[in-house]
Amino acid sequence: MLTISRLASYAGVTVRAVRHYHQVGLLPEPERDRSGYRTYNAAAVVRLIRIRTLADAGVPLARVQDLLDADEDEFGSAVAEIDRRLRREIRELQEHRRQIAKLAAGDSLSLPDEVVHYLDRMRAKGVPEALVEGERDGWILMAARWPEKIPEFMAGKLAQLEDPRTVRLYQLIGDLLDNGVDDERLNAVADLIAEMSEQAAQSGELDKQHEEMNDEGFIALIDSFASESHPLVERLQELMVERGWSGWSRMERTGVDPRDGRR
Amino acid sequence: MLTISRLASYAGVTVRAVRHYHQVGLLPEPERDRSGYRTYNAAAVVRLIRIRTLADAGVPLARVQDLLDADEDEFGSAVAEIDRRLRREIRELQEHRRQIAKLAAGDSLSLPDEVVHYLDRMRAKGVPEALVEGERDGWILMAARWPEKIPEFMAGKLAQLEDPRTVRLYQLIGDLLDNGVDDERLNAVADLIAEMSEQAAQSGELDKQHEEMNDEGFIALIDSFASESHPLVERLQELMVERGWSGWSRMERTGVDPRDGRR
DNA sequence: CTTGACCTTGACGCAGCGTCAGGGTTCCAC
DNA sequence: GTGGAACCCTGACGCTGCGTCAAGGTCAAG
Repeated sequence: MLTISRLASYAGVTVRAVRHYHQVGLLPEPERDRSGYRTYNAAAVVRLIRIRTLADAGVPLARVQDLLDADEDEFGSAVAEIDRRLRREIRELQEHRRQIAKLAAGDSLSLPDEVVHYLDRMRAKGVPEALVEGERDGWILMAARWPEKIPEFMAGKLAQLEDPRTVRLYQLIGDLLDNGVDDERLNAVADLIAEMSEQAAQSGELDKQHEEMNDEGFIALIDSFASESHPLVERLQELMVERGWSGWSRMERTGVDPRDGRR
Repeated sequence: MLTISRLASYAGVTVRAVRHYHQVGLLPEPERDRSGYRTYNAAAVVRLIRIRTLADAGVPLARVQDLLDADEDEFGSAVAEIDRRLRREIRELQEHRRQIAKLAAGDSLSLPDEVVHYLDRMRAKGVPEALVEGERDGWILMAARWPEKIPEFMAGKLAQLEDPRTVRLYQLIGDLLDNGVDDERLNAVADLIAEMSEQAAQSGELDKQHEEMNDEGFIALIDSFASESHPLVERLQELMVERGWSGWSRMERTGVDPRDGRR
């Protein structure tokens, strides 16, 4: 007769595991000796080894019982199902590996490739890092809301980056961030934004943006995100209102609904 | 300002997950409105998306915090470590797949290939299935105790199976199991076992067994397993004692230690 | 008689939430 | 203003397969 620890060691499992199998009814509770110790026989070893064999093959304990007394057909289909589960889990883990490999590559934390490329272009153009990070966070939000439109958005942004005024705008703002805010340069920035907005309105660009980014609440969220990020942005938004423009990530003439020209 | 469900839907997670992240300190608790509702801003969306990005890549929540504010080097080495873990888990699952594939093949439940082959040979020789199953369970135990010696054991058993008396012995026992026990045939079986044991002793086979299966307690366990499996085996063991033999899976002259010829 | 190695039951811990239960709140329609 | 639907809140258990104390009783050796 065996004690629980000898049983466990013959089967290559821990004592705790054996007691667990008792608890879940996988292994029947054996007789006890006069001091309450469990006493096992060889049949228990065989059963325990069978349990471990299945468990080691990835069979959930809840299914081990069924499998142990399944006929050949049931066993076969059960095994096939377990194999499907294992394959799925392997696929998921491999997908995880791909994901973290991308993360290791850098900025791509939560960002589609197009955005990463755009941010790299910004840096190449000499846009200050603080602004790039602001853009990045904004695009994390955009990509969460309109993942399928990101390539189109990015194409537009890349084109915009070819306009020297865009780069100058970023550099002016970066300068304000670094060297403190003064009204003169602030107004110059606001004028520049107004000029570019005007042009975007003329070209129909703003209308297109309104169509594509058709979620007032979400746009408001992003704009608030921008203004919360730095008081400078809040000041600029006020100056823009003076110039007849509201909004930030999607500019809009004050008091005028761009879709029909009326209030 | 966002409610928890809008925050969750922007980030593509469940409300419960958001609350969980609050609980484990991954996402700071935001302000509450006057009725106690949590009110989020866009920064929370960004943070939440970042958390999910890492979690989706298989990063344990407990490490997400560190990774979010790690510098490039730390991030790289952390990612490398996580990738190692993922690879290990994939390997383990693939090992599981191999295991259950073997299980699907049949008898191999907990048995080394050599034993499976031996059992197949037994069946081919016409040994009754009940006896084959008895052998199988016995060898499950043996393989657990002496996995490295199984090839050697099986070579011996295969050779033994070529002796026509061995096959006849199994068939006689099978006959007794099927048609009920009578003393005459029982004695014939015992005589046969005695004869073969005698020969094994002469050839030094028994001494070799004693060397290789050097664990009295374990042998006693297996023998008790045999005798518990059917009263017939118990009767036979008694008859063998009358003929000067004790044991079962490893025969031994009564009262004589085979290692030195003395008591 | 004392160790040290076993044995017993009971209960918490882990990872990442899902899923009630048992409430309050907000908002919209009638 | 009054339902009802759709939210929000906290608290707590459940799942998987044991690991790991805690607080005792038992057994074998020296």
